[in-house]
Amino acid sequence: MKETNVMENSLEKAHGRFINYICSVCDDFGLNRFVAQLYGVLYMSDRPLSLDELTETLEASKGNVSINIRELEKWGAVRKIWVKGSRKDYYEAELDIKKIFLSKLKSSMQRRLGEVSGMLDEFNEAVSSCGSLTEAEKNRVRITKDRLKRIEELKALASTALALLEGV
Amino acid sequence: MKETNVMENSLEKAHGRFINYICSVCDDFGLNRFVAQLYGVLYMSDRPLSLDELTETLEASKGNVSINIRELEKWGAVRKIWVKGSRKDYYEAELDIKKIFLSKLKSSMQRRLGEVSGMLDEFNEAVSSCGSLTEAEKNRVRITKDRLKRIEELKALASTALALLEGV
DNA sequence: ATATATGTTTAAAACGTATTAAACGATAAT
DNA sequence: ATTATCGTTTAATACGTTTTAAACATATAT
Repeated sequence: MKETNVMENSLEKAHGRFINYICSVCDDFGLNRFVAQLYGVLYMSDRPLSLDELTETLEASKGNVSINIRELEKWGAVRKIWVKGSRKDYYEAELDIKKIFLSKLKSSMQRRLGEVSGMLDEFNEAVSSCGSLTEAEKNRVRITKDRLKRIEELKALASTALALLEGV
Repeated sequence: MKETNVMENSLEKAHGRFINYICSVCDDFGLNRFVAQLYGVLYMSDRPLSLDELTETLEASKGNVSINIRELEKWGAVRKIWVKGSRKDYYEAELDIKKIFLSKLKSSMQRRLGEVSGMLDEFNEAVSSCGSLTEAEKNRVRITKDRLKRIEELKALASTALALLEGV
C-alpha cells in the first residue's frame, strides 16, 4: 500500500468526523442534518464543487442537494461560483463560521424581539383593562405583572448580549 | 357578562400567546414543543401545579407530562414542590430564564469543546503522519491545515463568548 | 430545430420523533 | 390485607419532516 493512501484514508476519516460533529451541532439548533453534510464537504474541499459532485459524494438525490444548498445560500453559508467553460453551478463554503452564525442569530433575534414587544403590549392591555376584582383575581394580575417585568428585563438583556457577541 | 370574565379571557389569551411564543423559540433550538407548553403554563401560574392539573390544562396524556416534566427538571427549568397533605407531585417554574438558558448553554458548550479537541487531535495526527506527497496531495493537506487553524480559533472564540455572556 | 445538459418542483415514500393508552409498580389510605 | 391513588414505563400509533424519483422547465450546444 502506498504511503499516500494512508494519508488519503486518515484525512478522509478525519473529514468524516468533522462532518459528524457539525451534524450534531445542527441537531442542537433544530436544523436539517443534510445541510450540515453539504456545508462540511464544501468547508473541507480544496475547490468549489458542482451539484453533481455533491450528489455523488453524499449519495443523495439531486433534488435534495438542490433544496438544501439553497437553504445554505440563504444563510450566506455557501456561495455560487462561476467556473469558466462549465454550465454547472459550483459552490464554495463561506469559511468564516462566526460570521454565518452571528448573521443568522442577528436576524432571528430581531424577529424575536419584535414578537416579544407585541406580546408585552397585549399583556399590558389585558392587565390594565380591568376594574373591580376579587382577591383571587387580583393575585393573578399581580403574578402576571411580575412575569411581564421579567420578560421585559430578559428582552433588554438579549439585546445587550447580541451587541456584546458582535464585538468579540 | 361580568367585567372579571373579560379579564380572565384576555389574560388567558395573552398567556396562550406567550406559550406560542416560547414554543417557537423551542423550535429554533430543536426542542420538543411540549416542554415549552409545560414550562409556559407553570411560568404563568400563581401556584405550583400537579401533574394532574398539567395533564388537564394541556389536554395531554399523563405519560407525556411525566416524561417531559422530568426533562425540564433536568435542565433546572422546573422544580418539584412538596405540598402538605397531598400525595401528588407539584411543580413550579424557575423564573430566572437567563439562568436556565446559560446553564444549559454552558453544559452543552463544555461537551462540544471537548469533542472539538478530540477532533483536532485526530486531524493533526492525520496531517502530520504523511511523508512524500504529490502536488495535489500537498494542496489537500495545506487546505486541511488552514481549516484546522480556523476551527482552533473558533473554539477559543466560543470560550470567550460564553464567559462574556455569563458576565452580562 | 432538435437534442442534451442542467437545476427545480412535486407527489409519494421513508423515516424519525412525539404521543398515547394501557400495563405496571410503588406507596398510602382504609 | 386490600384497595385506591399516583407516577413511570412501554409497545403501538400518529404525526411531521426529509428524501426520493420522476416530471418539468430552461438554457445551451449541435
